[in-house]
Amino acid sequence: MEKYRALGIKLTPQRLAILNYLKENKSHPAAEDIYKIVSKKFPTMSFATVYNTIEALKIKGCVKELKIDPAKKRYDLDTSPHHHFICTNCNEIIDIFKDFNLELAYQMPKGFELKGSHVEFYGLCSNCID
Amino acid sequence: MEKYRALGIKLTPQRLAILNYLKENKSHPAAEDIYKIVSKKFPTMSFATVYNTIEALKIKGCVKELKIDPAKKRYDLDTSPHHHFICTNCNEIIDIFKDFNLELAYQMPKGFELKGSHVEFYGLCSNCID
DNA sequence: CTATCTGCAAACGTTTTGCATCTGT
DNA sequence: ACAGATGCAAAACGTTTGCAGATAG
Repeated sequence: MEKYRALGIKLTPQRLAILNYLKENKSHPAAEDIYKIVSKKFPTMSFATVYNTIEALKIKGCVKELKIDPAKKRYDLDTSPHHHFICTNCNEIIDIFKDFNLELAYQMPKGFELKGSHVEFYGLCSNCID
Repeated sequence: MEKYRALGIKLTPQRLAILNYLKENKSHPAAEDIYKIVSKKFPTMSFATVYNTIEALKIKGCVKELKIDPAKKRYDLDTSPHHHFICTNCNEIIDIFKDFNLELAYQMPKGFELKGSHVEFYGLCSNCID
C-alpha cells in the first residue's frame, strides 16, 4: 500500500477498499462490479470515485484496462505481461501466463514501432460448456 | 453482391453503399465513419440503418466486430482469420495476415473449449512515429 | 403482396464532467 | 493549509429500440 502513496496517490478509505477488492478478485471486474461491492461498505460512494480511482491507477501504470469485453471496460490489477481467455457465453475472463514470443515471430513493416502484443483466446469456459 | 442476396439479405440502395464503403475501405471503420461517408450519398439515412445493416451482416457471418478500440466498435468485412496492429496514438488498425499457431502452442485447462484466438499488436504507426 | 428495411426519436448503459464540500498528507 | 478526493447530478457518448411508413423480392 505504501507503494501507492509513494506514487503520489492519496489513499482514502474508498480507494483502499477498491484496491483490496481488486487484489482479492481476479475476475477482471468492470466499474459496476467494483461499485456494487465497495458501496456495500461505503453506501454513499459514487461511480465518480470508482472511475477517478481507476484513472489515477491507470496513469501510474498500476492498472490495465482490458478491451476484451465490448460492452464495458474491465480492469486488471496485474500489469505483468500476460494474455486472456474470454468465454463467449458468460464473458468470464481468465489469465493466461505464457510468453508466445510474438514480437520475434512477426516483423512489422518499416516505419512502425512495435511495443507489445496481447493474445485473446476465446471459447467456452467450464461452466458454460454443458 | 449476389452473395448477400442469396443469404436472404435485402439489398437496399443504402446497404449497397455501406457494403461498397466497407469493401473499398480497409481502415476498419466504426459506425460513425460509415454513417459520415454514406450519408453524403443518402442524406436522410439514419444510424439505425447503419447498425441494422451491420447486424444483418454479422448474423450471416459477413462482418466481424473488432474489440480493439475501447471507445467504439469497429467493423471488418474481411472475415478470414487474421490479426491486427493498433496504433496507440491514432487508433489506426492494420491487418496482419500470419498464422501464429497459438491454438497448438497453448493447452487450455480441462473443461474449457478453445475456439480461436486473436492477436493484438500495439505500438506506433508510421504516421505517428515522428 | 408481404416480410423486411428505413428513418426518426426516444431510451439505454457506460463513462465523463462540473462543482461544492471534504480530507489525506 | 491546500492539492487533490468525494458525492451528487447532469451530460455525453456509442448503441439499441419501437414504430409508422416505405420498398425489395
